[in-house]
Amino acid sequence: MTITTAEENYLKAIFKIAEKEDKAVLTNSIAAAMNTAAASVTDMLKRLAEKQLIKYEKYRGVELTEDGNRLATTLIRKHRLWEVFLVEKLGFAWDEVHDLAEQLEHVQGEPLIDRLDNFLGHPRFDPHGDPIPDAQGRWTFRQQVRVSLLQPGEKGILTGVDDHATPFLQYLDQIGVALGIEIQLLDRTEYDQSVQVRISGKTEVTLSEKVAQNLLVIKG
Amino acid sequence: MTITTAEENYLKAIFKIAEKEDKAVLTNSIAAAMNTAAASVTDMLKRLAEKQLIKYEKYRGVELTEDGNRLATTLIRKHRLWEVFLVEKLGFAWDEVHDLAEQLEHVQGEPLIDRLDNFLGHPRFDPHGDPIPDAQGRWTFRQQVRVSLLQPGEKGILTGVDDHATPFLQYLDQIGVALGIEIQLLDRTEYDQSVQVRISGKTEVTLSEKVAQNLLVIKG
DNA sequence: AATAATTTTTAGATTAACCTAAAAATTATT
DNA sequence: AATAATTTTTAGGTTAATCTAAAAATTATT
Repeated sequence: MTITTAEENYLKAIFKIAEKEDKAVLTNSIAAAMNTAAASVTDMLKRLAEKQLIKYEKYRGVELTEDGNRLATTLIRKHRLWEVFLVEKLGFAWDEVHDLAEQLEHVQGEPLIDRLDNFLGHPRFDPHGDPIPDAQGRWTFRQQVRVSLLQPGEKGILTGVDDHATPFLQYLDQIGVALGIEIQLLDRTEYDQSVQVRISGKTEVTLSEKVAQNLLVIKG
Repeated sequence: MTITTAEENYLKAIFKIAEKEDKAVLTNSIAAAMNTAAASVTDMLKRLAEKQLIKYEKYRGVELTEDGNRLATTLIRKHRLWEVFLVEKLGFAWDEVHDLAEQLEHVQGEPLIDRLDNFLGHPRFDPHGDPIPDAQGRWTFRQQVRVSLLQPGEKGILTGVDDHATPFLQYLDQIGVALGIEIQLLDRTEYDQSVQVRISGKTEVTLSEKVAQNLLVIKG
């Protein structure tokens, strides 16, 4: 059985939606995530159900089967490994790699991804701090907290960002925020929930609530 | 204007056929090269002509336009750079990389290929000794001769192989023949045109005419 | 509970890339 | 030159992946 690029993309979208919400994944959520008409999604869901990659009940939404889950996990593994390659080896910035990885993840061949993983030194996180499942599909979990939830005085090491959009990442570059730096919360303004933080023990900046919610740190 | 993967593959096939024969490239040659029905080729030729990538005259064959030539050259550049990456960086054998490169060559993004080229140190030849056009589409030419045409006593450095098929390449591995080694022609058997050669100044082996024709050396 | 609003599916089309079979054009052979 | 053989094109279909518009099912609201 062959799985097409389009099918892979649907599986990945379903996986990612299911990750957030724990109910069945609805047609419209998928349509929104994929920028397609709901009718196209219904079409595809039938095909994926046919191939036993999802459990699909009309009007009730879908769930990945074990096979579907495995495929989606592998796809995410490939995507994130390619992102590491693009940043670490080719020198791309972290806001430039998404679209390329989106293409590279569909290149077929087990040995390729295993060798790439090896070449990169089995990285466990991608350039945005997202975990990379290993060859057996196992995830590495970390105890991360949003900067927006720190108490004044508390600090942590930046280990992830929730928003991967270019403008956000470039803004972080501009204010000197990158993975691995220390962020200490100095104060919170009650009115708009913006926070004052100290970066790397040096610069002090104010972050809007929206920005602070998108920064993930490991406390301590 | 978007160029699809299928279109790219046709352009590449046309380029490669035109390289060998200097007449117009005929529908059936393309069909043979691509393993498709002649009717499918005609279909595609119309589309490529529409997009000004080929000059097409019914029943008369085709020729690449400047745009078509540029696209085909870039595709070959991408293919061969990826092959270098797979062999040099990921440790694949030279007979394992074709299919992967065939997929990787279709990943879109100028910066990607330029950075890859840079990462690899601007290689001018791929793992089979084929030249890699530079970013401006310029080729490196070499004065190569087939081992089958050497005179007894003459020697050369192996710089290329004409057949890229796995069985041939694995046979070469087995008898210790790799790019860069020295090959000296000792004797030729008139009956079947097989040749006795000395490899790296050490081993002596007999090569069939077919094998000798597929080995390219620079004399001296 | 009936009706309104929303979501999802079905119906019917479109496009790219393929196919087979038949027709047309070109090339080779008597 | 006429006919035979070959090559190429046209005609008509198929499949995956998309679409819009209409119908059906579900959910929310009076």
